[in-house]
Amino acid sequence: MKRTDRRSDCPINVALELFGDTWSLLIIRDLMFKGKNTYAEFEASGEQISTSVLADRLKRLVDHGIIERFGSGRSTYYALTPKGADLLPMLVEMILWSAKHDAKTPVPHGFVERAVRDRDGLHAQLTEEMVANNPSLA
Amino acid sequence: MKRTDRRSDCPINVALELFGDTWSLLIIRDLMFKGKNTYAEFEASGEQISTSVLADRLKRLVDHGIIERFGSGRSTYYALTPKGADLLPMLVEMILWSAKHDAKTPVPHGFVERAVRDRDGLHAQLTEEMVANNPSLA
DNA sequence: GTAATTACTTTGATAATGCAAGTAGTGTGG
DNA sequence: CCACACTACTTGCATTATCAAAGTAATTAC
Repeated sequence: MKRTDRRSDCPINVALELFGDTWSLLIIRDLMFKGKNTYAEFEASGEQISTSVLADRLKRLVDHGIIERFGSGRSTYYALTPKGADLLPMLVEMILWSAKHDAKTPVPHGFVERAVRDRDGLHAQLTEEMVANNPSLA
Repeated sequence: MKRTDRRSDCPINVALELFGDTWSLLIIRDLMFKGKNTYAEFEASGEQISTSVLADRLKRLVDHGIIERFGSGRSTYYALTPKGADLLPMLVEMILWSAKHDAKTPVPHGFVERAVRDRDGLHAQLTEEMVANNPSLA
C-alpha cells in the first residue's frame, strides 16, 4: 500500500496500514525490549516467523521509516528510528491490556502497578533503557 | 488460533493474536468513537471492508469477549464489552502516534496537547463519552 | 584464499482476502 | 396481519498473502 492510495486518512487506519499485521509489532518489540537487532535473532524469536515474511516486514518497516538498516552481508543490523521508538507508549498499553485480560501472560512484577501510579514515569524509564541499547536514538 | 496453541505467551503476541490484523481495530474504533453498532454501519465505514471479512471479524471479536452481539435479524447490534472498552488507551496512543508522524491524518484540535498535559484526564473524558453511547458499560 | 556464517530469494503448497450474488430472519406500511 | 423492504449474513470463486524448505550471495574469521 502506498501513501497515495490508502484506505482512509483516519489515524487508526494510518497506523494499521503501517504495522497492522501479526508480525511487524513483534519485530518492533524485539528491538525495543529484547535488545535483538539481527535477522537471525528475529528469526529465533519465540513466535516462529517464516524467513520470507521476516524479510518482507523488515523491508516494509524500513520503507516506512520505523526502523533503519545498517551494514551489509554478515554484519547487517537493524535499529529503531525515533519514529519507531515513539511506538513505545502504544506497546506499553498493549502489554497492560494483556496483563489485565489474559491470565497466562507473563508481565514483570510491579509493571502494572507502576503504570497505574505513574504512567509517564514508566514511559520515561523504558525509553531510557531503550536508548541505552540503541545510542543512535539519543 | 485457540488459546491452547498460541505462538507464545508474550503479552504483545497475545494481543496481536486477538486483534492484530488490518480490520479488527477499525470495528472497535467505530464502536468506540463513532457511535456505530450495526453490520451495515461497519460495512459503510470509509475503509471498505468486504462483507465476508466483516462477518468473520465480528465472530472472532465476539468469541474473544471483546464485543457482544445483541438481538437478531434486522435488529441485530453490537457493543463493546468492558474488555473491549479497555482498549481505549491503546487506541489513543495509536492516534497520537499517527498525529505526530503523519501529516495528513485529521486529529481533533487540541487532542495532542491535551494528551501531553493530562493523559489520564483525556482517557477519563473519552471513556465517559464512550459509556454515554453504550450504557451497558456503566 | 577457504570455509563458515548470515542475510536474504525462490519455489510450490496452503490459507486468507476480496468480490458478486444469494438466502434468511425481522420491522413496517397498508 | 401480511406482503414488501431491509438487514445480517453465506457461499463460491478468483486473487493475493503466508508458510516451509531449500538455495544463493555477501562477508568475516582463520
